[in-house]
Amino acid sequence: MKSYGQYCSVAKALDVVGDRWTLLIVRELITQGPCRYTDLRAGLPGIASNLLATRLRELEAAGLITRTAAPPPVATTLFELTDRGRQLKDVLDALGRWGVDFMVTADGSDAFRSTWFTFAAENFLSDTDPAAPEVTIGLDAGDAPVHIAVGGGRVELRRGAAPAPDLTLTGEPRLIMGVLAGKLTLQDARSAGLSAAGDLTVLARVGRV
Amino acid sequence: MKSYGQYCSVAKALDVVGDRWTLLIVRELITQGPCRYTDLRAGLPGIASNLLATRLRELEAAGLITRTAAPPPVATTLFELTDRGRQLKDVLDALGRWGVDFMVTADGSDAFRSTWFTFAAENFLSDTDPAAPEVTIGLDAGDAPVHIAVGGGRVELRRGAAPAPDLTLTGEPRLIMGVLAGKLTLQDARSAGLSAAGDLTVLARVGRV
DNA sequence: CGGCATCCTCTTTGATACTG
DNA sequence: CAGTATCAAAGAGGATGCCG
Repeated sequence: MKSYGQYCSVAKALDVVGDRWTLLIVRELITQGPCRYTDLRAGLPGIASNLLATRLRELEAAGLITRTAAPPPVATTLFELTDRGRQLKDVLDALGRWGVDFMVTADGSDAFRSTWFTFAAENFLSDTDPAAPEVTIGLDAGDAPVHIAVGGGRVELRRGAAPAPDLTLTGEPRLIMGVLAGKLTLQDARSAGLSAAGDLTVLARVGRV
Repeated sequence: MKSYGQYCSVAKALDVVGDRWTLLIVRELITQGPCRYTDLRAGLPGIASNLLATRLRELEAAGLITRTAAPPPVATTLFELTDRGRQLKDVLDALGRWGVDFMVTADGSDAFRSTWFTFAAENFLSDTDPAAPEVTIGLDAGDAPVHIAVGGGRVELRRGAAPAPDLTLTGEPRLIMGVLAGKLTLQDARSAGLSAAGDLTVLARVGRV
């Protein structure tokens, strides 16, 4: 990217991460951990292959990611965030919180990966009863399952199916999002195709920030 | 901007503010308040005029700014952030904090406006003695003067010269930044051309976050 | 003067195909 | 698997002109 040429910390930050796709690559590496090239492509539907290669080179040159040749049996290149790269989580959190409103009103034509719930869920949900025992809500939106762990005042999205979820929401991403965001009643979501199995009262445990 | 087409709050946010120059326009409106077209151009050196006009239209369509015809004697169009637009301050804060490191190492060829110190100063300085009386540090980097007000646990950058600054730093932006960031000793900065007039002990009042 | 629109060039991105 | 190569399309940058 051409530098803005401005002595301003915001402009300097955007000089490095303001390019198209760059912050979404960081999003993948933050939510997924070290990734292969192929993993990144899968998590970034729409990106052109040459552009991904270019961005990875730029991110490496900027010191935000490292490229390591994993030993057998993996035998592949792994892209991983440096500490400096991981510090961008605060930026993604801020963007994720600001962007939540757009998710509720989005139409159904978007691509979806379950890990993308991370920045929405962790930034606008909160544990309304930190002293109560931890509860988990399993989410299944057709993609790989994830679950939300709520407890100790923290809300965290984790990969994989919950071992013993208190509640499981199955259905389209928009319905799950609508219910979690409190923009959709459970009734409405159910009649639109969402299925909710388990203890429905745990929904009250996650309040909007 | 072409939408990423991803059902992710980060991607949705970037669909709206991910375009080149967009967040810097928001920066100007946050640090300066309502601006005329000409004010924006002055605060965004390097932007093409047609591009600014395009971005302003997009921001208005997205509901982040409003355009109001100011009555005489001003008799001009004023661009102003909506609440939704102002909520982007958190994003700019996060970017500003992340980008501070780049300012210390930047070369001297960048454009500079004193209000650009805002996101650097407010995000990496802190009031180390909240109970002590407020102190102000005047900054004069050749541009319009600004001053940092430190007190009550808060650090704020304000426009204009301080009425009675406890300390005044005059010199190149990088020298002022280096001293505030603690990356440059006052001696080194002075021999590089910085002048510091007043009570030097107030520098200890602003610690790095 | 303030707020653009036009025209032109150059760079970046996108889509797809191909390769060690 | 991890990229290049190629080419078309879109966007950005810069100069200038227009109109109240």
